[in-house]
Amino acid sequence: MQPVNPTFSPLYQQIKGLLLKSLQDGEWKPGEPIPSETELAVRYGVSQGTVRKAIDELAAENLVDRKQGRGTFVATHNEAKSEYRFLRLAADEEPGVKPKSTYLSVERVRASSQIAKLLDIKPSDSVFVVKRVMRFDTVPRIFDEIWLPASQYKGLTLERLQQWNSTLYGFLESNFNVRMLRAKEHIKAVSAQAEHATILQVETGTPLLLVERLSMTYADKPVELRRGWYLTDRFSYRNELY
Amino acid sequence: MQPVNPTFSPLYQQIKGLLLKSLQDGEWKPGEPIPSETELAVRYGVSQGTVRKAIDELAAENLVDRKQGRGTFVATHNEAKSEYRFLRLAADEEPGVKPKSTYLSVERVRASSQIAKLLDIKPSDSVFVVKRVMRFDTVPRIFDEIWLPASQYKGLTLERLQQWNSTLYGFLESNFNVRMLRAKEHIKAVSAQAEHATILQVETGTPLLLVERLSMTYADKPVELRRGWYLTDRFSYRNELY
DNA sequence: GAGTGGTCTAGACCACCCG
DNA sequence: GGGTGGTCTAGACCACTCG
Repeated sequence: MQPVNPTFSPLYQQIKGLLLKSLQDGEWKPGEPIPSETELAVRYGVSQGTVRKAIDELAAENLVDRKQGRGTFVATHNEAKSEYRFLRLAADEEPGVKPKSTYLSVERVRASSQIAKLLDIKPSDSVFVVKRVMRFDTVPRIFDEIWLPASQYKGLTLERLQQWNSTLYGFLESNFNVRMLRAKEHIKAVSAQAEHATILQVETGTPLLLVERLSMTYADKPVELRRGWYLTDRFSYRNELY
Repeated sequence: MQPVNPTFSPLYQQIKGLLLKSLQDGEWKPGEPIPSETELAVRYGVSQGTVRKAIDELAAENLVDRKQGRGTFVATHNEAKSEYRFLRLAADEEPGVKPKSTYLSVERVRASSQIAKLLDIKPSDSVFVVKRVMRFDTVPRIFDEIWLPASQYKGLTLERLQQWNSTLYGFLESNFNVRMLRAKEHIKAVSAQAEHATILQVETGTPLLLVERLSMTYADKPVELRRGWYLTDRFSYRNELY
């Protein structure tokens, strides 16, 4: 038998799409609860089990956070649980040590063709370039250079960043309504150049991890590019394979 | 209300446990189908939906492979789909290039205290040390040093490895009935020492990615430790964050 | 056509959280 | 106690694969 309907799409996927749209449109804000499963089932005219399966997938992608007995909440970078969700560097001995960020500068420049291509913007578009250092136990271990398309972050300044006392993604979420949902990283080993050696307080030529990250929001739209130079003596980048 | 049953465990989790046991005991072999959902439902005296949820989790962990219309199969490293499941190095330009392994040596030695600790064996136990090179488009890019607890890989020799023409994990699965299910990696940047520089055909001091991997089988039992030195000019280690 | 996994429903009940 | 998510069931039907 040939498939009866070659463009078949399960109901729960369509519901997931509707939920995604509401999330993207800001109908429910980060940290807030979304309507209950029974309520959504009525709204969309499907059974509760179907809504449930749609939410299951959103929860698996960390877009939403289920709490038994309380409800389902829009995921946010502004809570302890997901504070360092995207940070993979940890101490070999005491993996608990948490970093502190210091913002060095914010510049507004035109995107290079390379950066523009990755961020899917025009080379003539301007971007903010943020530089910062992350220290673990007062030792500088990460130097980040972060490109943010200016059009989405109007009014970003060094002062505002310096006043913020939580994570960058929490800042961007609260101030510019941009939520980082997933990211791709490309990792290489490089030798420390003069600038990075100075900031990380090591000799020129010290091997560093170069982590290039492209972060995306809804619909896989890229909204941040960053290059991070990691000092990996006594620390390492963690990953799990399945 | 206090919880009625403080050690509550869902039925489907218990079913999952039973399925895991059957997998571990080899009741169903890699590549073979497990019984159908309805059959398992009868066997365990639960509904098909409950079996389904258990299998859902096994599938999410890549222990099992669902194929609509055909059945559910025990995952294997010996098929194209999961051939390079654990390999994260890819070319920046043409990510499709696949590697070829050359085995250099197999030695049987006593585990150092450090290696023993990671593999959860006694320092007096012996381990095989396998060395190999992986080439992408004839260029050597990875040098691996692999420790395997001898007790689980009796009869491993260089010749047998050299005759095998697929992946190492496929070899270990087929010949020693050891299946790698998940692994943890710790990644650092280091300078190439003389041995690694020679093998990878670069200058001493070239920055390399050092990837330390601990692989586990059922019940999270460690069954392989490896250190890989990766050459990352024009290639990079890929990762996705959620 | 028979068998398998995949979807959808309706309803019951449980565990958990909060006021 | 009332609401939320989590579990479990039974049954119907759909999409896919294979002989």
